[in-house]
Amino acid sequence: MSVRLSLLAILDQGPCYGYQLRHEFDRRTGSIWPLNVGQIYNTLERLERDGFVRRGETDAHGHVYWRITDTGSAEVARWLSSPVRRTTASRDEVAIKLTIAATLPGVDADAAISAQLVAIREHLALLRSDAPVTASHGEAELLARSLVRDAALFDAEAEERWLEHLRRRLAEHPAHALALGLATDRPKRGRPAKPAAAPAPAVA
Amino acid sequence: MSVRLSLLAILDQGPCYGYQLRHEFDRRTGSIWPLNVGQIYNTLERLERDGFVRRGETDAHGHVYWRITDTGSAEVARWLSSPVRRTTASRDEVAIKLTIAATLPGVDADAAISAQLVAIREHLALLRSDAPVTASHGEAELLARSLVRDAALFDAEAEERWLEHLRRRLAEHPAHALALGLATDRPKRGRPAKPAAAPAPAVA
DNA sequence: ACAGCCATGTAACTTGTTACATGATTTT
DNA sequence: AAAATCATGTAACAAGTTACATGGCTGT
Repeated sequence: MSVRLSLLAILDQGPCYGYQLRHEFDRRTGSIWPLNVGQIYNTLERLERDGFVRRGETDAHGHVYWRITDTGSAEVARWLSSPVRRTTASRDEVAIKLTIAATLPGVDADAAISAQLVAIREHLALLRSDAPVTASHGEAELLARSLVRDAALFDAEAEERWLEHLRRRLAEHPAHALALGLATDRPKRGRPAKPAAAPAPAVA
Repeated sequence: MSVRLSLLAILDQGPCYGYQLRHEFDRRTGSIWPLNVGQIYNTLERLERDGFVRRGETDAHGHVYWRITDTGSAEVARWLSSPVRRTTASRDEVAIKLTIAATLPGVDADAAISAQLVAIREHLALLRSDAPVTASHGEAELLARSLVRDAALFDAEAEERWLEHLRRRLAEHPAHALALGLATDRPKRGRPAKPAAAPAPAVA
Protein backbone atom coordinates (compact mmCIF):
# COMPACT_ATOMS: atom_id res chain seq x y z
CA MET A 1 0.00 0.00 0.00
CA SER A 2 2.94 2.34 0.25
CA VAL A 3 3.39 3.23 -3.40
CA ARG A 4 -0.27 3.87 -3.90
CA LEU A 5 -0.56 6.06 -0.84
CA SER A 6 2.71 7.84 -1.48
CA LEU A 7 1.47 8.93 -4.86
CA LEU A 8 -1.79 10.03 -3.29
CA ALA A 9 0.09 12.03 -0.65
CA ILE A 10 2.08 13.81 -3.35
CA LEU A 11 -1.12 14.59 -5.19
CA ASP A 12 -2.41 16.07 -1.98
CA GLN A 13 0.15 18.84 -2.50
CA GLY A 14 -1.42 19.82 -5.77
CA PRO A 15 -2.41 18.45 -9.18
CA CYS A 16 0.23 16.50 -11.03
CA TYR A 17 0.45 14.60 -14.27
CA GLY A 18 1.65 11.04 -14.37
CA TYR A 19 5.24 11.47 -15.34
CA GLN A 20 5.60 14.29 -12.86
CA LEU A 21 4.42 12.02 -10.07
CA ARG A 22 7.17 9.64 -10.92
CA HIS A 23 9.68 12.45 -10.80
CA GLU A 24 8.39 13.60 -7.42
CA PHE A 25 8.53 10.08 -6.03
CA ASP A 26 12.02 9.61 -7.38
CA ARG A 27 13.28 12.87 -5.95
CA ARG A 28 12.21 11.72 -2.53
CA THR A 29 13.24 8.12 -2.49
CA GLY A 30 16.08 8.10 -4.98
CA SER A 31 17.59 5.30 -6.93
CA ILE A 32 17.00 2.61 -4.34
CA TRP A 33 13.35 2.33 -5.17
CA PRO A 34 12.90 3.12 -8.83
CA LEU A 35 9.31 3.13 -9.94
CA ASN A 36 8.26 1.71 -13.27
CA VAL A 37 6.43 4.45 -15.15
CA GLY A 38 3.60 2.19 -16.12
CA GLN A 39 2.76 1.63 -12.51
CA ILE A 40 1.93 5.30 -12.11
CA TYR A 41 -0.84 5.21 -14.66
CA ASN A 42 -2.10 1.94 -13.32
CA THR A 43 -2.24 3.27 -9.83
CA LEU A 44 -3.90 6.49 -10.91
CA GLU A 45 -6.70 4.55 -12.56
CA ARG A 46 -7.20 2.47 -9.46
CA LEU A 47 -7.20 5.55 -7.27
CA GLU A 48 -9.82 7.05 -9.58
CA ARG A 49 -11.90 3.90 -9.38
CA ASP A 50 -11.79 4.20 -5.59
CA GLY A 51 -12.81 7.83 -5.65
CA PHE A 52 -9.54 9.23 -4.34
CA VAL A 53 -8.54 11.19 -7.44
CA ARG A 54 -10.23 12.76 -10.45
CA ARG A 55 -8.85 13.09 -13.92
CA GLY A 56 -8.43 16.82 -14.41
CA GLU A 57 -7.43 19.21 -17.18
CA THR A 58 -4.99 18.66 -19.98
CA ASP A 59 -2.64 21.62 -20.44
CA ALA A 60 -1.14 23.07 -23.59
CA HIS A 61 1.66 20.53 -23.48
CA GLY A 62 -0.76 17.64 -23.43
CA HIS A 63 -0.05 16.83 -19.78
CA VAL A 64 -2.99 15.16 -18.10
CA TYR A 65 -3.36 16.56 -14.62
CA TRP A 66 -4.90 14.56 -11.80
CA ARG A 67 -6.56 16.09 -8.76
CA ILE A 68 -7.11 14.58 -5.36
CA THR A 69 -10.68 14.45 -4.03
CA ASP A 70 -11.82 15.21 -0.50
CA THR A 71 -12.09 11.51 0.13
CA GLY A 72 -8.54 11.20 -1.11
CA SER A 73 -7.28 13.92 1.19
CA ALA A 74 -8.99 12.25 4.11
CA GLU A 75 -7.33 9.00 3.16
CA VAL A 76 -3.92 10.68 3.15
CA ALA A 77 -4.59 12.23 6.55
CA ARG A 78 -5.65 8.86 7.90
CA TRP A 79 -2.54 7.23 6.46
CA LEU A 80 -0.22 9.80 7.95
CA SER A 81 -1.82 9.77 11.37
CA SER A 82 -1.90 6.02 11.86
CA PRO A 83 1.21 3.87 12.14
CA VAL A 84 1.95 0.93 9.90
CA ARG A 85 0.79 -2.11 11.82
CA ARG A 86 2.87 -5.21 12.04
CA THR A 87 0.25 -7.58 10.75
CA THR A 88 0.41 -11.12 9.50
CA ALA A 89 1.43 -9.71 6.17
CA SER A 90 4.75 -8.47 7.51
CA ARG A 91 6.50 -11.48 6.15
CA ASP A 92 10.28 -11.37 6.14
CA GLU A 93 11.25 -13.33 3.08
CA VAL A 94 14.72 -14.23 4.28
CA ALA A 95 13.51 -15.24 7.72
CA ILE A 96 10.79 -17.48 6.36
CA LYS A 97 13.11 -19.05 3.88
CA LEU A 98 15.90 -19.86 6.29
CA THR A 99 13.63 -20.97 9.08
CA ILE A 100 12.00 -23.41 6.73
CA ALA A 101 15.40 -24.48 5.45
CA ALA A 102 16.73 -24.98 8.97
CA THR A 103 13.79 -27.13 10.00
CA LEU A 104 13.78 -29.42 7.01
CA PRO A 105 15.86 -32.57 7.47
CA GLY A 106 18.39 -33.17 4.76
CA VAL A 107 18.61 -29.54 3.78
CA ASP A 108 22.00 -27.86 4.01
CA ALA A 109 20.86 -24.85 5.97
CA ASP A 110 24.41 -23.71 6.63
CA ALA A 111 25.07 -23.31 2.95
CA ALA A 112 21.90 -21.31 2.51
CA ILE A 113 22.84 -19.09 5.42
CA SER A 114 26.33 -18.54 4.09
CA ALA A 115 25.04 -17.64 0.66
CA GLN A 116 22.66 -15.17 2.21
CA LEU A 117 25.42 -13.70 4.33
CA VAL A 118 27.61 -13.17 1.30
CA ALA A 119 24.78 -11.47 -0.50
CA ILE A 120 23.83 -9.23 2.37
CA ARG A 121 27.42 -8.22 3.01
CA GLU A 122 27.87 -7.28 -0.61
CA HIS A 123 24.75 -5.25 -0.31
CA LEU A 124 25.98 -3.61 2.87
CA ALA A 125 29.27 -2.72 1.19
CA LEU A 126 27.39 -1.13 -1.65
CA LEU A 127 25.18 0.85 0.67
CA ARG A 128 28.14 2.02 2.69
CA SER A 129 30.06 3.07 -0.39
CA ASP A 130 27.87 6.16 -0.67
CA ALA A 131 27.34 5.46 -4.35
CA PRO A 132 23.57 5.57 -4.18
CA VAL A 133 23.47 8.91 -2.40
CA THR A 134 25.70 11.11 -4.51
CA ALA A 135 24.60 12.55 -7.81
CA SER A 136 21.68 14.45 -6.43
CA HIS A 137 20.91 18.10 -6.86
CA GLY A 138 19.57 20.07 -3.95
CA GLU A 139 20.47 19.66 -0.33
CA ALA A 140 17.02 18.41 0.55
CA GLU A 141 17.24 15.68 -2.08
CA LEU A 142 20.58 14.63 -0.68
CA LEU A 143 19.19 14.43 2.82
CA ALA A 144 16.13 12.50 1.71
CA ARG A 145 18.21 9.99 -0.17
CA SER A 146 20.56 9.49 2.70
CA LEU A 147 17.58 8.70 4.90
CA VAL A 148 16.33 6.13 2.44
CA ARG A 149 19.78 4.65 2.25
CA ASP A 150 20.01 4.52 6.03
CA ALA A 151 16.73 2.66 6.21
CA ALA A 152 18.10 0.07 3.83
CA LEU A 153 21.33 0.00 5.79
CA PHE A 154 19.70 -0.55 9.17
CA ASP A 155 17.50 -3.20 7.67
CA ALA A 156 20.42 -5.01 6.09
CA GLU A 157 22.37 -4.81 9.33
CA ALA A 158 19.46 -6.38 11.17
CA GLU A 159 19.42 -9.16 8.62
CA GLU A 160 23.14 -9.72 9.00
CA ARG A 161 22.75 -9.88 12.76
CA TRP A 162 19.95 -12.38 12.51
CA LEU A 163 21.87 -14.54 10.09
CA GLU A 164 24.82 -14.65 12.47
CA HIS A 165 22.46 -15.38 15.32
CA LEU A 166 20.88 -18.20 13.35
CA ARG A 167 24.23 -19.66 12.44
CA ARG A 168 25.32 -19.57 16.08
CA ARG A 169 22.12 -21.29 17.17
CA LEU A 170 22.58 -24.00 14.62
CA ALA A 171 26.17 -24.49 15.70
CA GLU A 172 25.20 -24.71 19.36
CA HIS A 173 22.80 -27.54 18.79
CA PRO A 174 23.74 -31.03 17.77
CA ALA A 175 23.41 -32.11 14.17
CA HIS A 176 19.76 -31.57 13.54
CA ALA A 177 18.12 -30.44 16.73
CA LEU A 178 15.96 -28.25 14.58
CA ALA A 179 15.07 -30.83 12.01
CA LEU A 180 11.38 -31.45 11.89
CA GLY A 181 10.30 -34.44 9.89
CA LEU A 182 6.85 -34.49 8.44
CA ALA A 183 4.47 -35.23 11.23
CA THR A 184 2.89 -38.65 10.99
CA ASP A 185 -0.24 -39.95 12.73
CA ARG A 186 -2.07 -36.85 11.66
CA PRO A 187 -5.56 -37.91 10.70
CA LYS A 188 -7.22 -38.18 14.07
CA ARG A 189 -10.27 -36.22 13.20
CA GLY A 190 -12.24 -35.11 10.26
CA ARG A 191 -13.45 -36.43 7.03
CA PRO A 192 -13.02 -40.11 6.61
CA ALA A 193 -14.80 -40.99 3.44
CA LYS A 194 -14.50 -42.05 -0.16
CA PRO A 195 -12.79 -45.23 -1.19
CA ALA A 196 -9.39 -44.58 -2.70
CA ALA A 197 -5.91 -45.79 -3.54
CA ALA A 198 -3.08 -46.63 -1.19
CA PRO A 199 -2.15 -44.15 1.53
CA ALA A 200 1.09 -42.38 0.73
CA PRO A 201 3.80 -42.99 3.30
CA ALA A 202 5.31 -39.88 4.81
CA VAL A 203 8.61 -40.02 2.99
CA ALA A 204 11.84 -41.89 3.54
CA MET B 1 7.59 -15.93 -3.25
CA SER B 2 8.39 -17.26 0.18
CA VAL B 3 5.11 -18.93 1.03
CA ARG B 4 4.87 -20.65 -2.30
CA LEU B 5 8.42 -21.92 -2.16
CA SER B 6 8.22 -22.86 1.49
CA LEU B 7 5.28 -25.12 0.76
CA LEU B 8 7.15 -26.59 -2.16
CA ALA B 9 10.20 -27.22 0.03
CA ILE B 10 8.04 -29.03 2.56
CA LEU B 11 6.55 -31.12 -0.22
CA ASP B 12 10.08 -31.99 -1.24
CA GLN B 13 10.25 -34.00 1.98
CA GLY B 14 7.41 -36.21 0.92
CA PRO B 15 3.78 -36.13 -0.23
CA CYS B 16 1.41 -34.10 1.90
CA TYR B 17 -2.23 -33.16 1.76
CA GLY B 18 -3.31 -29.55 1.98
CA TYR B 19 -4.20 -29.26 5.61
CA GLN B 20 -1.06 -31.10 6.56
CA LEU B 21 1.03 -28.57 4.69
CA ARG B 22 -0.49 -25.85 6.75
CA HIS B 23 0.33 -27.72 9.89
CA GLU B 24 3.92 -28.24 8.78
CA PHE B 25 4.31 -24.58 7.91
CA ASP B 26 2.81 -23.55 11.23
CA ARG B 27 5.04 -25.85 13.23
CA ARG B 28 8.05 -24.16 11.72
CA THR B 29 7.08 -20.53 11.75
CA GLY B 30 4.62 -20.41 14.61
CA SER B 31 1.96 -17.91 15.41
CA ILE B 32 3.74 -14.90 13.99
CA TRP B 33 2.94 -15.86 10.44
CA PRO B 34 -0.36 -17.69 10.43
CA LEU B 35 -1.34 -18.98 7.04
CA ASN B 36 -4.89 -18.84 5.82
CA VAL B 37 -5.93 -22.37 4.88
CA GLY B 38 -7.42 -21.30 1.63
CA GLN B 39 -4.08 -20.05 0.47
CA ILE B 40 -2.70 -23.56 0.62
CA TYR B 41 -5.12 -24.92 -1.95
CA ASN B 42 -4.68 -21.87 -4.08
CA THR B 43 -0.95 -22.21 -4.04
CA LEU B 44 -1.08 -25.90 -4.75
CA GLU B 45 -3.14 -25.31 -7.88
CA ARG B 46 -0.69 -22.70 -9.06
CA LEU B 47 2.24 -24.97 -8.37
CA GLU B 48 0.48 -27.66 -10.36
CA ARG B 49 -0.12 -25.24 -13.20
CA ASP B 50 3.60 -24.47 -13.22
CA GLY B 51 4.52 -28.15 -13.23
CA PHE B 52 6.10 -28.20 -9.79
CA VAL B 53 3.63 -30.58 -8.15
CA ARG B 54 1.20 -33.30 -9.20
CA ARG B 55 -2.09 -34.17 -7.60
CA GLY B 56 -1.55 -37.62 -6.17
CA GLU B 57 -3.57 -40.29 -4.43
CA THR B 58 -6.48 -39.89 -2.08
CA ASP B 59 -6.19 -42.11 0.98
CA ALA B 60 -8.85 -43.91 2.98
CA HIS B 61 -9.52 -40.78 4.99
CA GLY B 62 -10.17 -38.73 1.90
CA HIS B 63 -6.91 -36.84 2.17
CA VAL B 64 -5.68 -35.63 -1.18
CA TYR B 65 -1.94 -36.08 -1.35
CA TRP B 66 0.27 -33.87 -3.49
CA ARG B 67 3.65 -34.92 -4.85
CA ILE B 68 6.51 -32.77 -5.98
CA THR B 69 7.83 -33.25 -9.51
CA ASP B 70 11.46 -33.31 -10.61
CA THR B 71 11.07 -29.79 -11.88
CA GLY B 72 9.72 -28.89 -8.47
CA SER B 73 12.65 -30.45 -6.66
CA ALA B 74 15.04 -28.59 -8.93
CA GLU B 75 13.20 -25.39 -8.11
CA VAL B 76 13.58 -26.01 -4.39
CA ALA B 77 17.29 -26.71 -4.83
CA ARG B 78 17.67 -23.52 -6.81
CA TRP B 79 15.80 -21.57 -4.16
CA LEU B 80 17.87 -22.92 -1.32
CA SER B 81 21.19 -22.42 -3.06
CA SER B 82 20.65 -18.84 -4.15
CA PRO B 83 20.27 -15.94 -1.74
CA VAL B 84 17.31 -13.61 -1.69
CA ARG B 85 18.37 -10.59 -3.70
CA ARG B 86 17.71 -7.11 -2.50
CA THR B 87 15.92 -5.92 -5.59
CA THR B 88 13.73 -2.96 -6.28
CA ALA B 89 10.92 -4.92 -4.75
CA SER B 90 12.48 -4.79 -1.30
CA ARG B 91 10.32 -1.92 -0.33
CA ASP B 92 10.24 -0.99 3.32
CA GLU B 93 6.75 0.30 3.90
CA VAL B 94 7.60 2.38 6.93
CA ALA B 95 10.65 3.90 5.30
CA ILE B 96 8.79 4.88 2.17
CA LYS B 97 5.95 6.30 4.13
CA LEU B 98 7.99 8.44 6.46
CA THR B 99 10.43 9.60 3.84
CA ILE B 100 7.53 10.78 1.76
CA ALA B 101 5.96 12.37 4.82
CA ALA B 102 9.18 14.11 5.75
CA THR B 103 9.66 15.58 2.32
CA LEU B 104 6.14 16.91 1.85
CA PRO B 105 5.70 20.50 2.98
CA GLY B 106 2.86 21.03 5.42
CA VAL B 107 2.91 17.46 6.65
CA ASP B 108 3.51 16.89 10.35
CA ALA B 109 6.23 14.31 9.93
CA ASP B 110 7.12 14.40 13.63
CA ALA B 111 3.66 13.22 14.56
CA ALA B 112 3.84 10.40 12.07
CA ILE B 113 7.23 9.37 13.39
CA SER B 114 6.02 9.44 16.97
CA ALA B 115 2.98 7.36 16.17
CA GLN B 116 5.18 4.83 14.43
CA LEU B 117 7.57 4.77 17.36
CA VAL B 118 4.75 4.08 19.78
CA ALA B 119 3.51 1.25 17.61
CA ILE B 120 6.90 -0.31 17.11
CA ARG B 121 7.72 -0.12 20.79
CA GLU B 122 4.49 -1.83 21.68
CA HIS B 123 5.36 -4.47 19.20
CA LEU B 124 8.84 -4.83 20.65
CA ALA B 125 7.41 -5.21 24.13
CA LEU B 126 5.12 -7.93 22.90
CA LEU B 127 7.93 -9.76 21.17
CA ARG B 128 10.16 -9.49 24.22
CA SER B 129 7.44 -10.77 26.52
CA ASP B 130 8.03 -14.28 25.20
CA ALA B 131 4.32 -14.74 24.75
CA PRO B 132 4.56 -15.86 21.15
CA VAL B 133 7.18 -18.49 21.85
CA THR B 134 5.69 -20.49 24.67
CA ALA B 135 2.92 -22.98 24.12
CA SER B 136 4.84 -25.17 21.76
CA HIS B 137 5.40 -28.86 22.02
CA GLY B 138 8.79 -30.27 21.11
CA GLU B 139 12.14 -28.69 21.65
CA ALA B 140 12.70 -28.24 17.96
CA GLU B 141 9.43 -26.35 17.59
CA LEU B 142 10.45 -24.10 20.44
CA LEU B 143 13.79 -23.37 18.85
CA ALA B 144 12.25 -22.70 15.47
CA ARG B 145 9.72 -20.33 16.91
CA SER B 146 12.30 -18.45 18.88
CA LEU B 147 14.27 -17.95 15.67
CA VAL B 148 11.24 -16.56 13.94
CA ARG B 149 10.59 -14.32 16.87
CA ASP B 150 14.19 -13.12 16.85
CA ALA B 151 13.93 -12.24 13.19
CA ALA B 152 10.90 -10.09 13.96
CA LEU B 153 12.73 -8.65 16.95
CA PHE B 154 15.86 -7.68 15.05
CA ASP B 155 13.74 -6.20 12.33
CA ALA B 156 11.69 -4.16 14.75
CA GLU B 157 14.82 -2.97 16.50
CA ALA B 158 16.23 -1.82 13.19
CA GLU B 159 13.04 0.06 12.56
CA GLU B 160 13.18 1.70 15.96
CA ARG B 161 16.76 2.74 15.34
CA TRP B 162 15.91 4.23 12.00
CA LEU B 163 12.96 6.13 13.42
CA GLU B 164 15.16 7.66 16.08
CA HIS B 165 17.77 8.44 13.48
CA LEU B 166 15.14 10.11 11.32
CA ARG B 167 13.80 12.13 14.21
CA ARG B 168 17.32 13.29 15.06
CA ARG B 169 17.98 14.32 11.48
CA LEU B 170 14.77 16.28 11.34
CA ALA B 171 15.60 17.97 14.62
CA GLU B 172 19.08 18.90 13.44
CA HIS B 173 17.84 20.71 10.42
CA PRO B 174 15.88 23.94 10.42
CA ALA B 175 12.14 23.87 10.01
CA HIS B 176 11.76 22.22 6.67
CA ALA B 177 15.16 21.58 5.22
CA LEU B 178 13.71 18.41 3.82
CA ALA B 179 10.56 19.87 2.42
CA LEU B 180 10.36 19.42 -1.30
CA GLY B 181 7.62 21.36 -3.02
CA LEU B 182 6.31 20.08 -6.27
CA ALA B 183 8.87 20.85 -8.92
CA THR B 184 7.76 23.49 -11.38
CA ASP B 185 9.18 24.29 -14.82
CA ARG B 186 9.08 20.63 -15.70
CA PRO B 187 7.90 20.42 -19.26
CA LYS B 188 11.07 21.15 -21.18
CA ARG B 189 10.73 18.30 -23.57
CA GLY B 190 8.18 16.02 -24.96
CA ARG B 191 4.75 16.05 -26.32
CA PRO B 192 3.24 19.41 -26.79
CA ALA B 193 -0.07 18.91 -28.47
CA LYS B 194 -3.82 19.00 -28.19
CA PRO B 195 -5.74 22.10 -27.27
CA ALA B 196 -7.03 22.02 -23.72
CA ALA B 197 -8.20 23.89 -20.63
CA ALA B 198 -6.17 26.06 -18.31
CA PRO B 199 -2.87 24.71 -16.97
CA ALA B 200 -3.19 23.71 -13.35
CA PRO B 201 -0.98 25.72 -11.00
CA ALA B 202 1.33 23.70 -8.80
CA VAL B 203 -0.59 24.25 -5.58
CA ALA B 204 -0.51 26.98 -2.95
C1' DA C 1 18.53 11.11 -39.79
C1' DC C 2 18.73 9.00 -35.56
C1' DA C 3 19.15 8.15 -30.70
C1' DG C 4 17.18 9.10 -26.53
C1' DC C 5 14.16 11.13 -23.46
C1' DC C 6 9.30 12.81 -22.30
C1' DA C 7 4.76 11.17 -21.86
C1' DT C 8 0.50 8.38 -21.79
C1' DG C 9 -1.53 4.39 -21.76
C1' DT C 10 -2.94 -0.90 -22.05
C1' DA C 11 -2.79 -5.77 -21.02
C1' DA C 12 -1.31 -9.39 -18.69
C1' DC C 13 0.35 -11.53 -14.83
C1' DT C 14 2.32 -12.61 -9.99
C1' DT C 15 1.83 -13.56 -5.16
C1' DG C 16 -0.69 -12.95 -1.32
C1' DT C 17 -4.97 -12.66 1.01
C1' DT C 18 -9.73 -13.15 2.42
C1' DA C 19 -14.53 -14.61 2.46
C1' DC C 20 -17.46 -18.03 1.65
C1' DA C 21 -19.55 -22.80 0.91
C1' DT C 22 -19.61 -27.47 2.11
C1' DG C 23 -19.51 -31.37 4.85
C1' DA C 24 -17.76 -34.85 8.01
C1' DT C 25 -16.18 -36.04 12.54
C1' DT C 26 -15.07 -35.55 17.36
C1' DT C 27 -15.87 -33.56 21.77
C1' DT C 28 -18.83 -31.60 25.16
C1' DA D 1 -27.82 -31.49 19.92
C1' DA D 2 -24.36 -28.08 19.49
C1' DA D 3 -19.73 -26.44 19.05
C1' DA D 4 -15.23 -27.00 17.52
C1' DT D 5 -12.06 -28.91 14.51
C1' DC D 6 -10.51 -31.26 10.22
C1' DA D 7 -10.57 -30.83 5.43
C1' DT D 8 -11.21 -29.31 0.59
C1' DG D 9 -12.21 -26.16 -2.36
C1' DT D 10 -13.99 -21.68 -5.11
C1' DA D 11 -14.26 -16.94 -6.28
C1' DA D 12 -12.79 -12.63 -6.11
C1' DC D 13 -9.66 -9.11 -5.28
C1' DA D 14 -5.49 -6.12 -3.97
C1' DA D 15 -1.08 -4.31 -4.95
C1' DG D 16 2.88 -4.56 -7.36
C1' DT D 17 5.37 -5.37 -11.48
C1' DT D 18 6.59 -5.74 -16.29
C1' DA D 19 6.29 -5.64 -21.28
C1' DC D 20 4.63 -3.46 -24.93
C1' DA D 21 2.62 0.18 -28.16
C1' DT D 22 2.51 4.81 -29.52
C1' DG D 23 4.17 9.24 -30.57
C1' DG D 24 6.35 13.66 -30.12
C1' DC D 25 10.24 16.44 -28.99
C1' DT D 26 15.35 17.56 -28.37
C1' DG D 27 20.12 17.20 -29.16
C1' DT D 28 23.81 15.35 -31.93
